[in-house]
Amino acid sequence: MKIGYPCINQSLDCTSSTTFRLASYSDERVEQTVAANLACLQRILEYNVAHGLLFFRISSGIVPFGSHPVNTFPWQSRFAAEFRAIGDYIKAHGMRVSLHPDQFVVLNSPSPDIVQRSIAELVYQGSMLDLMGLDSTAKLQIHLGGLYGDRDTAIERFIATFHTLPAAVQVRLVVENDDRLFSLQDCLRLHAATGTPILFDNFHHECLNHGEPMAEALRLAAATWHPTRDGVMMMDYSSQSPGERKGKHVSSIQEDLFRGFLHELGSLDADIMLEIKDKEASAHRACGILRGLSLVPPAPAGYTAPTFPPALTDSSALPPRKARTPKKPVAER
DNA sequence: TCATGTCAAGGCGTC
DNA sequence: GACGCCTTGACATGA
Repeated sequence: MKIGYPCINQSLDCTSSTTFRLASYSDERVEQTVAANLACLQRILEYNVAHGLLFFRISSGIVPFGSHPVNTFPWQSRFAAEFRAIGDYIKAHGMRVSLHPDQFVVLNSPSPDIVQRSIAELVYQGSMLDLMGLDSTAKLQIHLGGLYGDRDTAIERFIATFHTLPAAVQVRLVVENDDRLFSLQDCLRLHAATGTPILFDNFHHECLNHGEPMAEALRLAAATWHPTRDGVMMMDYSSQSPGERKGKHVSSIQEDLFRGFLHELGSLDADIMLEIKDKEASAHRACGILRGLSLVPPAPAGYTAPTFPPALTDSSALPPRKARTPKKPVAER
């Protein structure tokens, strides 16, 4: 079992997703930005190894406009050695990585243009994993897409598009149950038609389900992962932020809830991505809980637990945000 | 230097 | 049909 967090490390003074506006595009700027992003990614991975955090979601912004026609810079060849070195580091330390294209990737859109752009984005993100030399257990995580008023047709359109994807993308693709539109049951239908594993999100399942108890849902999702092709089941973990709208992720891990979740998980193995606002701070605490249960290896030699501010369990504990002037209506802009 | 507006990309819900 | 929201950091710009 590996514990991870997505994209951003708040303890380091760098980011692996520096980008820029389309209007200021230049090949030189792409080259400088990718170099800086990859250097930061390497630092984050080294931090993670040093702290026993062996699961990480790589930012999809490593290459600015990676799938946009404006980007004609040959970043694949220019940075081949850097990608390979990062992949070697990941493999040497037994890490697991994933990527999560954002909401603009919609494979079941009725618009052919949107579908083509979505495929281009998946090809771009998958090619980074290919350049790293990582096998098909490194995944591309997406949602099923839009509903468009007809669930059956929406799912069928996804299945039809899936069969047109490059094989290199197909083997990396995993589909996550979401919190509003497509439940675990919808993802199971998709799996039956495509073989795509289900990336189970416990919090989304709490928001949208058909009455399946958590333990049963976990077993259904785990059964969609092929042991050699896909590896250990990946999943997202989060919980409801107290006092906030339904579906809002919590700011910092609630340890009692996490222990309860591990009880539901039982003997199932899973690599768990914490979708929690304070990133590696919660990941450290989750690892501490797992070590107490002997579910993860002991901390590396020389490891000292970082100190973080007290857990923020509700928004009232957050520092007050500076008031911003309300947006003007579009007509006045 | 600081504050604020805005950013490639989609879709749902509300009014 | 228009708009706000999702989620979020940080780039870009103007004061």
